[in-house]
Amino acid sequence: MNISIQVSATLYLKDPTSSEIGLKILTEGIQLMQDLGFEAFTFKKLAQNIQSTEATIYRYFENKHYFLLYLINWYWGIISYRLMLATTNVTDKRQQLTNSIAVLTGLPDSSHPGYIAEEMKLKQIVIHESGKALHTKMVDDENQNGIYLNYKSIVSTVAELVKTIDPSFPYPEMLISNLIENANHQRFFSVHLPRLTNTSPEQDAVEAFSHLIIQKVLQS
Amino acid sequence: MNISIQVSATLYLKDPTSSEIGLKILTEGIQLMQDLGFEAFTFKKLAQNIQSTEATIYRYFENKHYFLLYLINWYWGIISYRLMLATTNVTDKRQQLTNSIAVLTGLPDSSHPGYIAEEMKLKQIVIHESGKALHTKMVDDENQNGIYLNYKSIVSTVAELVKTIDPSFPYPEMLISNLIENANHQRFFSVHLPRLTNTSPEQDAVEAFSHLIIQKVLQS
DNA sequence: ACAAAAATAATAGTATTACTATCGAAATTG
DNA sequence: CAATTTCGATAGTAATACTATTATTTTTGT
Repeated sequence: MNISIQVSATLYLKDPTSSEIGLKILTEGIQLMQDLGFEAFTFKKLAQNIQSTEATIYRYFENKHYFLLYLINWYWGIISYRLMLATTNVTDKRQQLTNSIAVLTGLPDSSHPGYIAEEMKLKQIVIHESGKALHTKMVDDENQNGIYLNYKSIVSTVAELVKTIDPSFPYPEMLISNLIENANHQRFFSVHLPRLTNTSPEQDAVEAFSHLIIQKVLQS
Repeated sequence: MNISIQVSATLYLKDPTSSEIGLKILTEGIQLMQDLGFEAFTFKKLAQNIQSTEATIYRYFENKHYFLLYLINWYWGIISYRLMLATTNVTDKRQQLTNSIAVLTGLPDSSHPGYIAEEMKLKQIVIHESGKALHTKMVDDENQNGIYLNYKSIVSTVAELVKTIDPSFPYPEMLISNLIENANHQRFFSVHLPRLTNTSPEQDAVEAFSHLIIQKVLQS
């Protein structure tokens, strides 16, 4: 199912991919998180959905905050894997960057290599909930525990490409983290506050915007 | 105190600027929201801090979610006012845009015209908590109630400038909302996840990055 | 200056959430 | 097949996010 996507072991008490019920917690949990949003999501409701009990879920995850972190980490693991697929055997650095930007800011679809069934739902969760996972008083501790390594390594890898292509550009990490965050923001705006953006669910322009920025900003 | 900063009346039950205790709710509330973060902030704690009771605060604000929305709306009201100050009597459209980008992405300091004491604290709250206010199942209702008008009007005004300067640029609103959101994100990263950015609290590069993007992306 | 109205403080109470604890039954494993 | 882990069922607790009531203080209109 997971094609060995890595999720940091500090995020769970017991590996949810190691048992039937753990996998049910994940798949039903993703669905419920999407349906209810982080605030209204509770382990009690999830337990009812999988015909189990709160106590069982608490044996896998410390609390719903960690459960959300797990899902987000999983998402970035998938993206990391797709980034790798999109750049291996591509010799031109420019093309590697273009492909990377496509993976980071484009919309996934089932034709992409490495596509995983949960990716779409996880992406929605990342768009709607990742701010709540990150902007917490516990960020620094969690960062210390390696919880953001997947994300940081993605930014770092693509920023290195930027540095190779245009060593004079002074803000490579800022550029990449901006494009990643922007993609999620704009897709949220496109649905809920369309006046703030020029993309729509029908005519998605996020990837095109991102390529334009890269093209205008980097000298090759 | 407020220099007539407008905050949407749908955000409060009773205008907190209309009484002593209302003003105390605001000033102490800002402080407590900053100190505790949205999750740990409660009306009970705020009531203790101002030597009053929960019930009194509930007469001013429906709940802490609306209280946060009020603070964020207030912040954008201040920015709106500073935007106006930064562009009136400036004839050159390019210069108007540059000044606007400075207001939107730069750091406020007490020497700026229109500086308000609470601005710095409010900015910190916007950086840390605005995602939690926005990414909610109630966004659409709140948007209907005009709660994001301040923010939308800022993006719209500056996007109009972009359109005047470069009518061929296809994503004016996306560009501006991106630069605004990015400024807050990068400042959060600079403190908590410095590997994701190229700005730091000591050497703030957010405004410079924003000017660079504008300069490279728009043809004049 | 004073009666009427509004605002506040003090207190109590409720439903829900986010857990923790216990314990017997079922499943797994060595 | 005995030992261990896992799970389900149930109970319980502290905190949160409110709502309700009432007595007291403050404000306001005249």
